[in-house]
Amino acid sequence: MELSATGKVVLGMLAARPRTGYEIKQLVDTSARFFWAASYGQIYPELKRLEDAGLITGADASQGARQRTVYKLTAKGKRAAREWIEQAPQIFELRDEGLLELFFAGSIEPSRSAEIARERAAQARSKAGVLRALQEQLDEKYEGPEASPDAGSLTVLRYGIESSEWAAEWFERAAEELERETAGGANAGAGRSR
Amino acid sequence: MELSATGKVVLGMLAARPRTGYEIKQLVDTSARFFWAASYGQIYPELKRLEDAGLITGADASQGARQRTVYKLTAKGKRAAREWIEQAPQIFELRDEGLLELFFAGSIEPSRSAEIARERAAQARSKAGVLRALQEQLDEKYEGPEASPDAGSLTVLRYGIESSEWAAEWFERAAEELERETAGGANAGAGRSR
DNA sequence: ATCAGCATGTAAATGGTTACATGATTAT
DNA sequence: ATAATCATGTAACCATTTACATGCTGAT
Repeated sequence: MELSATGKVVLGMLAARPRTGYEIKQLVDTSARFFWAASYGQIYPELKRLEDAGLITGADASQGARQRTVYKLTAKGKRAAREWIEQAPQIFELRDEGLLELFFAGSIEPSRSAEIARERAAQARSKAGVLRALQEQLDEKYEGPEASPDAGSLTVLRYGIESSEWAAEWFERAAEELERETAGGANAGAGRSR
Repeated sequence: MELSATGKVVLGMLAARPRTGYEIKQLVDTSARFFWAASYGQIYPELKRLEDAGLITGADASQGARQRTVYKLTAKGKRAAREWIEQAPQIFELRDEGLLELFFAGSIEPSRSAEIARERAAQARSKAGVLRALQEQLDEKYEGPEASPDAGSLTVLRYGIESSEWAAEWFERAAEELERETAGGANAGAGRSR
């Protein structure tokens, strides 16, 4: 049984407790969206596939006439989740259009490189802000003795915040350097042509 | 004329100088692959599309019987590239299966969280190594007065190296913290159930 | 002669987003 | 009454990967 990436997300979300497809989508949007996204068009079909494969079961939990299905892991599903976590020879892909832009700026419009770096810095800072707000929200919510989110997901959130802050500072410095190079008329750094 | 992400990569690669589809693929693999990937199945059809749209032109450059087409930007293509660089209200998506794993580890197999963080650290370190090797290669290649790669792409490479190194250290520290929490029998940190 | 690397492409499958369609319930 | 939110789903489209198919050229 090969688990797709979306399958992993769904299984992972159900590992903490049973949920509806709608709840999974909300959770992805409010907690995993900075490193993973998923749309309804993926989640609902995936729930069906996982149920057919016997990894989850759905129970009707309609409220009056409003249809509602709550899914939970089966024993087989729990095993599948544990297997995923145990092996995981993860190949990981990064796709970042901002870096793409900076990468090519030099050969398309060199004078804008610094500006683009500065935009990246602003973006990283705003991302850090959003994530910090999210963290504060969680802190408030789980102040008491209630079960808080697990250590792993809090770690990921902290990583998001701190790496964004680091990136903001880095790009700010890079922008300054690029500015000096571009402003300095001729070749400030290594031999540049054009 | 909406430029697809692959279209941007191709246009960007041709902005520096004319190239064949094969060369574009090699370049993507050796320079952009840590933040953007592209396969032949995307590149060749995209070259056709861009030519049909009048942004690039291909000239036959066969070597004997070996078919070969070198593409370059047209005036319109240069304009399109500049426009892309100028506006760019980039939405950027990150997809990182490693973070996904760590995120869910707590509710699936809490005892493995630290280990996963350690794996992430090792991975980041190895990525930094690969990129550093790439940078040294570039340094050697462009020691003389020849035109070196532009400042933007070098900046991106440095970002790749330094952010990977930062991430390696971060995850190493996170692993230690997670270890302490898990090892400490009961609730070391905030109220955890289960 | 053989193999690595250059070079171009296509087909099928998979993965993912967007937009649409539908309707119930709850808060204002 | 009306709007926001809960809830489920599908269809069309776009993006991407993988595997295949073909053949030349240059080095050993």
